Amino acid sequence: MAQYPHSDACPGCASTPEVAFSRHDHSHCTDDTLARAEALAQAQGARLTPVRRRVLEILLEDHRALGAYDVLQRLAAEGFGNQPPVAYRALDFLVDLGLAHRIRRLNAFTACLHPGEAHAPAFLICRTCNHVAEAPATPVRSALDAAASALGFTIERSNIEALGLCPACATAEGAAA
Amino acid sequence: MAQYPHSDACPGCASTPEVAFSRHDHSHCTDDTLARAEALAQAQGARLTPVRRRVLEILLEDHRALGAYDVLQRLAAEGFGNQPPVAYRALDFLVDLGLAHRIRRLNAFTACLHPGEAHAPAFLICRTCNHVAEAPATPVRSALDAAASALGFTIERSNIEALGLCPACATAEGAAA
DNA sequence: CCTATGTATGTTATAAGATAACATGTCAAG
DNA sequence: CTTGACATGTTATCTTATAACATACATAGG
Repeated sequence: MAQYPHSDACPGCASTPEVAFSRHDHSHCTDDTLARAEALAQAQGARLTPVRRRVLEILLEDHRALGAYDVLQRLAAEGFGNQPPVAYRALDFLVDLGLAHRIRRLNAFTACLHPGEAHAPAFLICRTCNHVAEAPATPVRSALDAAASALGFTIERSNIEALGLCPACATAEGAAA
Repeated sequence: MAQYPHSDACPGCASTPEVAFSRHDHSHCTDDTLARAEALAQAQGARLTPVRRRVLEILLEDHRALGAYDVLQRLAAEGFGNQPPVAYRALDFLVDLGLAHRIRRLNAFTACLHPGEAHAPAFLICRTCNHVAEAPATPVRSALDAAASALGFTIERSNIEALGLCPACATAEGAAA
């Protein structure tokens, strides 16, 4: 199972990213991540307030990315503020703490499944079921660093995203054709 | 000079991506690329109409990315239509033909400097001078493919973008500090 | 020559994503 | 119990992107 270079402090399903594309005990993903989020926030002197925690829970509901306005709608329905900044502020907070990631290709946000670990993930987005997996990207990242430093360029932040077909949807599409 | 795996059919400065970050005879970049664009469009049975050609010229003016509305403003000033679809249609056309790239991190577009060659480029964006370089990304791309196929995922399109400091701006910043 | 057809452009309207700026509330240290 | 830092609420606006329909334009077939 541990076929990827990945910390073993990594909770639940996080060490097996293919889980995003298949059935699994999803409570692992949520419970462990929420617990780590609390710890991480405390360690940083930041407060995981009700809105922020709730947004993280919403993002954790499944392995998809949600737009800020989707999140906002949920929040509003639950009695939180119903103006865009409410959602954006919570999302930005989570992204800053490394508890969520922004998927630029989708203008959307997804929960991070292994917060606290230094990682520059690559995202695999299935164009059919919309699931998003955080793939182990250490080799990708080094290749990118190499390409950049060959040009004298210093990378500070990067986003690596791929759109395609997850195993399940590829099978389904093959069957249909 | 030819230190990157790169076709030698590649025009002018395109084979030396670091040019984006330094002084150079920029007419190479524009003239050669425009010529190739014409050829490529013809080969595909597509028409490089005045608006489309002009948009490409505008993108080629320097190694930056321009937002659709920036392009639109230029077009409007020159007597073309002044509504968003005018710009978006031309930009989409160029992207589809591989004559331009969309930089998602910036919600902007940049001219492709080696159209016609199969390539899945990585973009290096300087956060200070806003120049964008198209880095040779073959190794990055293979690493990403490997990570994806380990999960059974099939990549169809991908975007690899990095934000940071180009050599010139890094020097300047070092001096200032 | 001309007219039918596909493609390109123009234009109106609106959807979708994001942020600036200011007012109000809350919590915990002094 | 008050002050200061941080969090939330709210208004307004800005930026980015697309849907839908109308008009023009080129060109291959009659």
